[in-house]
Amino acid sequence: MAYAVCDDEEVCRVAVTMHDVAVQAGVSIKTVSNVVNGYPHIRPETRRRVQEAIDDLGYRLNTTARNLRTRRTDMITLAVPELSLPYFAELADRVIRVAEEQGLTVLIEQTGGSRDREVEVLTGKRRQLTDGLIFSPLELSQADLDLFDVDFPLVVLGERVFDAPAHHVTMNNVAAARAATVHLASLGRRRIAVIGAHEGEELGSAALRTEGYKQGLAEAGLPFDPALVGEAGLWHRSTGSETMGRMLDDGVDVDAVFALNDAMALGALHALHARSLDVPGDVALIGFDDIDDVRYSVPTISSVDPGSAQIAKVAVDLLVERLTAPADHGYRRVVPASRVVGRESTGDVAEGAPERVVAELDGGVEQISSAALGRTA
Amino acid sequence: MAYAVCDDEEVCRVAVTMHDVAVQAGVSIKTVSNVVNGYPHIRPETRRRVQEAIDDLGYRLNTTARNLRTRRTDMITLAVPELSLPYFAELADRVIRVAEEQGLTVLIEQTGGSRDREVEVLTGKRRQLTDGLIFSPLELSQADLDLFDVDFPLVVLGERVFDAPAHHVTMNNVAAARAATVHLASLGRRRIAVIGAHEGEELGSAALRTEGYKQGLAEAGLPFDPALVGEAGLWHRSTGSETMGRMLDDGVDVDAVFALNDAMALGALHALHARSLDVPGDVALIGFDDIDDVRYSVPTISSVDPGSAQIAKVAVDLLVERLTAPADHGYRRVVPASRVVGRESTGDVAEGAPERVVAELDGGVEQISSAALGRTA
DNA sequence: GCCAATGGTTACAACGATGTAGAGTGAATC
DNA sequence: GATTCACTCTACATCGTTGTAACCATTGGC
Repeated sequence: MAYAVCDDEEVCRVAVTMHDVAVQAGVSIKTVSNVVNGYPHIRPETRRRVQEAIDDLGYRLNTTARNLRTRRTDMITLAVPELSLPYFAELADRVIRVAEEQGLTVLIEQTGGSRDREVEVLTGKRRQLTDGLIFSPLELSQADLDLFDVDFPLVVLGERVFDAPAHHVTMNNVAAARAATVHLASLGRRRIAVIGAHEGEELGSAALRTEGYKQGLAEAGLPFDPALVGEAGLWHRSTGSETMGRMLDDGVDVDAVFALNDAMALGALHALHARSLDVPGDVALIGFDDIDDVRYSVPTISSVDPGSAQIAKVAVDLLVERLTAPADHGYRRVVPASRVVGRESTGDVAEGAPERVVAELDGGVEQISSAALGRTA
Repeated sequence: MAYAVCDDEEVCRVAVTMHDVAVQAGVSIKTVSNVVNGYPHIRPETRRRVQEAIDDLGYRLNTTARNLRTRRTDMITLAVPELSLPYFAELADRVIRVAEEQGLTVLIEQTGGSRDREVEVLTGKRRQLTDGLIFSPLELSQADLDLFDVDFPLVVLGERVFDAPAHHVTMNNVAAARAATVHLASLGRRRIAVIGAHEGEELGSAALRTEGYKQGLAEAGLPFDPALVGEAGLWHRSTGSETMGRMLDDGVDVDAVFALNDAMALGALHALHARSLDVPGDVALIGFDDIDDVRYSVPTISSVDPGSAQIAKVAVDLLVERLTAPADHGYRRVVPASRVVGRESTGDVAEGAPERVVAELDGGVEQISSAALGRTA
């Protein structure tokens, strides 16, 4: 793309520079720089003159030049699959706010569930636009671990990749999923379906939460029935609806559903409703993520709050730590505390009543040395 | 924020520069630059040597340096109120995708409904990080028109500010709201409430859509009843729920609701459900924006699709036009075609059936000269 | 009354790329 | 055989900052 050329000197006077300010104020360029950057040792009189010149000329610091000189941009990247998934939209919202408080600007990359784009986030052109990266991979996995051995500050989110040489913010997936499942069982449900499983996967939210589901069944003394496992690659409303619908249309006997994320729970609710099944009367429903939607759906949907607010905060904090401190403390894995929140879809609250916390799980911080990786806290 | 200093020459070798590549390849820096930038007149042999050196050294072009030199960043800003509002999350998603196709990177600014932050978007430090701005203001209004007289490429979205010296992408607000209201009336509804009005406002989505609502009532021969107008400042699920709830608790007789956006429609649905009112049995409901949510809610919610996909595409295209061409074509106001989409919440489709378009409205393009501003097309 | 420490300021050289102008080639043109 | 032109490449200045080192006052300590 070629931009237009401007030839009117008067109109297109590119920009006021420090040089212009310096001349006007009768000082050196560096003094202007010092004023702009809040260097303390400046005579008040000088400062005033410079400030006046700045205001007069409408001078604005050229960020690009500063970035070049200082080798920093004060920007960080947040790479997520898709903003149209509410969980990631909320995450992005939070990360932007937290980063802002630290004086950082956030650049968002959408990887759209494409492996190539995820690789590009780690290695591509845009990488160097920012000082660091908060990365929530979806396609990359443990097999790509070496890709994560990068030379810039990196914080990994999610459960696709463990033990990368980077800080990691993750969730209590197995335990929380187990708690959610046990909760459904405690309501007397016996045929608990799971939606969003990924056959054959060993890591990743799907695998871990499915594992928690199985543990939950075991704990409740319920048998595991493969017919109750609904596969869904992408975790959208649409796939949740389709998977749920397929299962119901296949005549599978179901009295509860654990959707591995809330978007699918919303889709499943839709599919149940389309088949005139009552929630929670006929089928109890619980999701995962605790996005804002589930507080307003009809009925409201119970969910696992994995500590989303914490995740954003911690991710930024860890990245800032890497940005400011040498990489000397090894790496940490942080797991926020999570909760199972009961709402109408599990009959935990009366219609129209607010939510109720039905289970709580501690979080923790684990120091990762390159060798053994025992869970602490 | 001060970053860590690195003193290990070996490890922290800052970066390979064109100079290093040039030396290795035995050519001048400029030739390396030419190769990198695809300049055609280079001997194949030279190109090969340079490319080899690039690969050998793992050279990466320094974007910041290039930006400084070329005075461009190939980035654009998208400023929206909040990403956690699904409409804006979807908009951001689309804008990012479209921009990408044009080789542009998008920086998202959240203004969070704060006037100061909106002013900052137009004038603040970050402004110059990008080549242009797509701005969806919420607080700034016609009174701030002079703020929009800026010297960078700008595309304005929404209905807060008209006639700014910039391209404008907006919606068929009045006509679409009118159509939505008329549609509710055509279903036999007589007590049609509106949710999300802004008392005293003359421009803005709220005012325009409320105006359309009134016109719709008039067209249907229904009286306007102030008791049926629900105020709601921010258009969130929560405010929609509260406003709807208040109206019902006040005993207002309602048999249909026009929520001025879908988030509030979802909230209203929640409030109706909490009071055991059936949708559409007792109350018909229609929203505005046609976000993905309303296709999966229970029941599915009818809505006005203002041409969201188009909006993103057109906004980017118009900005690119300003980026590449001199500002010589005056300004245009583009209004995508919009539709009223009927779903379960208005009884337009049977339970479980997909959607049905119940009204269509043409869009159009209007050339804005600085003088008169008559609507064309 | 000399020396050190501090305060206030400046000159100069980077940061890593690209635009411009022009120097060499060699082939085509007259 | 001189002139033109297209191709290939280079030298140098420049984009607008900030880091470094050094300079010239003052000030205070002894």
